[in-house]
Amino acid sequence: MQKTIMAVTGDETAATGDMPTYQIRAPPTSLPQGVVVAASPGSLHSPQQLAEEATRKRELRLMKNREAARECRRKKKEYVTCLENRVAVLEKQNKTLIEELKALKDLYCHKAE
DNA sequence: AACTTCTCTCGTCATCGCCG
DNA sequence: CGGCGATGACGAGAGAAGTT
Repeated sequence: MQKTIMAVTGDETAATGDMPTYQIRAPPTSLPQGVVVAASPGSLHSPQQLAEEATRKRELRLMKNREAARECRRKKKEYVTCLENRVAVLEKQNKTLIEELKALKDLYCHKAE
């Protein structure tokens, strides 16, 4: 299993405040850079050529899945961040409502006396 | 300082569901 | 039904944090 040297990407996703499109399918993307387009399959004959083609297909699949996994993780992170923001907002709202209720109760009690 | 443990990130595989 | 993208699960590597 090969390990490539990878730069630390950091978290480039900022919370948007809105709920993200976590489940929405991304539009088809163009091929990532570095991908070599194969010769047409019809032009392949020898076992070696077939093996090379199989290897190329596997590498292409791995590359695409690598990208897909990155995108999937990015979206998931964004989704979680948005949920956390929402929790914060709702907690604040809840606190305000509790204060308001308390104030109204006090007012009502003093009137009753 | 050397080590262990924890945490994060990544790539890969297996699987699922959708689309043509 | 086959191909393909999305995603959960898993293991590996790197760096941070804790321990001796």
